[in-house]
Amino acid sequence: MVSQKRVTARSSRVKALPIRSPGAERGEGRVQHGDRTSGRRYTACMSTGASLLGRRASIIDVAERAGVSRQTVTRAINDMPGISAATKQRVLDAARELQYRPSRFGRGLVSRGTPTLGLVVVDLTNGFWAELASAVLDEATERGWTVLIAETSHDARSAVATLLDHVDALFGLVDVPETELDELVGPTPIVLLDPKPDLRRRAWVRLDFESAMADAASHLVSKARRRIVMLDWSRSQPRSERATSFVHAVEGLGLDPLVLRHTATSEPSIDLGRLAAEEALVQWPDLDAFVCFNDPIAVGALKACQAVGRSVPADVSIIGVDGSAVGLVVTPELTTLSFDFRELARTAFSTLLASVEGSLADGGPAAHRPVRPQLVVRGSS
Amino acid sequence: MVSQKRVTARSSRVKALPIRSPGAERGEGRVQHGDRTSGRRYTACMSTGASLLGRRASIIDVAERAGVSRQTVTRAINDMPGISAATKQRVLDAARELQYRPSRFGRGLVSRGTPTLGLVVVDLTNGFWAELASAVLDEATERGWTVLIAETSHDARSAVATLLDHVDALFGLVDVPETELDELVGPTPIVLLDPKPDLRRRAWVRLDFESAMADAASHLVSKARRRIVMLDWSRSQPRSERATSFVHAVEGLGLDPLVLRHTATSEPSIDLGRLAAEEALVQWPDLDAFVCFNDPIAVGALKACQAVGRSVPADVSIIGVDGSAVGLVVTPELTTLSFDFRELARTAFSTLLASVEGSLADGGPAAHRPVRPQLVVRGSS
DNA sequence: CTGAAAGCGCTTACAG
DNA sequence: CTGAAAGCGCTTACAG
Repeated sequence: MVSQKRVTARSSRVKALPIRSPGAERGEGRVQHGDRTSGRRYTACMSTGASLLGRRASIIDVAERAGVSRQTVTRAINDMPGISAATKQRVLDAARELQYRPSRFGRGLVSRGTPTLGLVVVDLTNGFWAELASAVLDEATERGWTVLIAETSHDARSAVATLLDHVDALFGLVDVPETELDELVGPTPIVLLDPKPDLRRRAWVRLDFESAMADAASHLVSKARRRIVMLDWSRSQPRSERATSFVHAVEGLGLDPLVLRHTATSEPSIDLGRLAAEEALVQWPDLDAFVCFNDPIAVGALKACQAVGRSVPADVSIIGVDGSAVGLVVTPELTTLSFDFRELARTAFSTLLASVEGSLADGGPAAHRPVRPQLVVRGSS
Repeated sequence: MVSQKRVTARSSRVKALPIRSPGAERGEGRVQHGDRTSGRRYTACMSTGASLLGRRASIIDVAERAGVSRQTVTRAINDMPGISAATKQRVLDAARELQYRPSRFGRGLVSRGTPTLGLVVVDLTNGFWAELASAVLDEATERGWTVLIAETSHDARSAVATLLDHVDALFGLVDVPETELDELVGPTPIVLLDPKPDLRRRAWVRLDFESAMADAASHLVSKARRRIVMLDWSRSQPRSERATSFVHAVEGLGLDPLVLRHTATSEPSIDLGRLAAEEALVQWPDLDAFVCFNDPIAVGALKACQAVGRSVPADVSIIGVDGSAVGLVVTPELTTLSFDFRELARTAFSTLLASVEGSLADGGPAAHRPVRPQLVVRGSS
C-alpha cells in the first residue's frame, strides 16, 4: 500500500516518494518542519485559510505527529482496547493539535454507516409537512436510520438531486412527470406519498379518504347541512383524490356535490383558503358547510366566514384535512380528518423495505396498505 | 491492487485468489454461473433477501458483467465523454440488471462530497423550529450545503450522536452541560443558538432582545398599559434572556416588572401558555398586558383571556416572540417580536465559517453579530 | 475509445 | 501493546 510506504519513508530513510498528482493542489501550504521531510506533512498552522471544505488532517497525519501507526490512532480515537494509556494520550493530543476529525467517507466505506433516508417535503412551515417530518424522524431514529430533509418549495429537482448524493432511499412528494422521475431518481429506492396515478408504478403510500369523507358527510347531514362545498386544491390534476372521495360521500347521501376547483398556482395556504371561500360564498350564497383540501385552507375559510359575519358553526360548518396543530389554535377549533402521522411514517418505512425486497424479486412495488384519516369533531362543525 | 487482480483473474486464467476475509460474510449467496468462477460474482438473484443495509453491487460487479474495466463503468454512469455508445449501453444495462447504485462513501472519498450541516432542533411541530429549519435549508442550498436535521425532543444526546456520523458541522440548540457538550460533539465545529452563559466558549449566535423589548414596552405604555406581566419559560436557568431584557425595558419606563416564572418541565407550548396565563390572572388580577416567552405561549394566553371573558386587546394586550405563522392564525392576530429567520440562518453560517477559521488561528470563537427581533404590531395589542 | 495504476481515509483481521 | 497488509468503492490522471 502506498499510503503505508509514506509512514515507512518517514521512519527509516527519505527516499523518492511516489508521484502523487492530487498532491499538487495541496502544494501551497506544505510546510517543512524540523527534520521531517515527508511530502504529506500537515500541521495546524498550514491549515489557516482552509475551510470546512478544504483538506483536513487525516489519520496518517495524526499517526506521523504522534509517531505511531494508523491502527494505533484508530484504537485511540475509537476507544478500543489494546493501547497503553500513555500512547493513547499522545495520539489524542496529536489529534487535537491537528484538529483531526475522522472522515465520514473513509469510515463509511468500511462500516457501511447507518442507513439514511431522504425525506422530500414541500414546505416545513406547513403543519402537515412539519408533523410528517417529525414523525418520520421519530420512526427513523427507532429503526436506526438517519433522516435528511429537503424542501421542494423552491426547486424540487435540485433539492432531490442534492439529497440523492447522501441517502440510501427516498420518501415524500416529488411532483414531476413520470419520465423525469426516472431520470432524476435513477436506481435509488423511493416511496412516493400519495402520487398521481401516472407515478404509481413506483412504490407509494396510499392515502384513502373514502371512509373518512363518508363519516364527514354523515356528520354534516346530522347537523342539518345540505349545501356542502368542497374547497379543493391540486397543482396538476383536474381534481384531488380527496375531492373524489368527497363527491362519492355526498352523492351517497343523495346530495349535490359542490366542488370549487381553485386554479391558483400557489401552495394550499391560509390565504388561498380565504380567497377560495370568498369565491364560494359568492357562487353558492346558500352554502352551509365547507369541506377543505387541508387545514390551512379550512382556517382560511373560517377567517372568510368571520369576515363576512357568517357564524361558525351556527351558519356554516367547516371541516379540514390534516389534523395538524393549526386546527387547535383557531376559535372555534377545527373539525378535521386527522392523520396518524406516526402510522404514516411506519407505513412509509415498511413499504420501502418491502419494495426493495419486492423489486429484487419481480421488479414491481410491494402491495400498498392505505393510510386512512379519522374524523375528529371539534367546534367548527 | 487486489480488486484489479480479480478482473484480471476472470479475464485470463483462474488462479488462487488472495484471501479475503470480509468475503466470508458474503459466502452465502455466492453463485457459480456459467464458466465464470470469480469469487466476487454478484448477480441480481443472489441479492434476494438483501436489505438496503446489505451488500450491494459495486462498480466491479458491473464491470465484470459488462466485460469492461471500472473506468469504463465510471464513464457510462457519470455521462462522461470518451466512451462508445454501444459500450455505454452495455454498461448501463448491466448496472440496471444488478441494481447498481454508486456508493456515496466511495464517491465521497474521492470527491469529498458536498459539505453537510447538521441542524439540531427541539421540535419541528413548533413553528419557531419549523421556520428556522426552512430558512436554514434555503440558506444552505444557496451555499451548496446539504442539511441533516435531528429533533432533540426525545433524546438530545442520541440525536446529536447520530447526526455526528454524517455531518461536517452542527448548528442549533444542544441543551446539555458544558462538559458533556465537549464529550458529545468532540472536534466537530458547532454553532450554538443562543446558549446559556456556560456554553459560550463555543461559537454561538446571540439573540438580542434589548431593543425589541424596549419597543414593546413603549408600545404597551402608549396603549395605557401599566401592569405588564411577562410569561417566562426556561428549562435550566432562573430567568430567560428575553425576560431579563423585559425587566430592563419595563424598569426603564418606571414601571414594576412582573415576571411569572413557570417551573414546568414541558416545552413552551400553547397549553403551557394557557396554564401560565391563568396563574398570572389569579396572581395579578389587575394585569393589563402579557409579554410572552414565545408565540405559542402568547396564543395560550390569548385563549386563557378569552376563556375568562377578558377582551383582547380591549382589556388585555398580548405580545409574543417569534413571528411564526401561528400568530397570523389567531383572532385577533398576534403582536410579536419577529425574527428574520433567513438572517438568523445567514448569521449561523457566517459564524460557522468564521469559527472554523478563527479557531484555527487562536482557538477561540469568532466575534458575534447578534440577531435582533423586530416589534410587529398586530391586533392583539 | 479503453484500461492499468494510484490514491482518497478509514478499519479489520492477523502477526508479532 | 503495536504495526504491516489488505480491503472497502470510487475517480482522476495517464498511457496506449
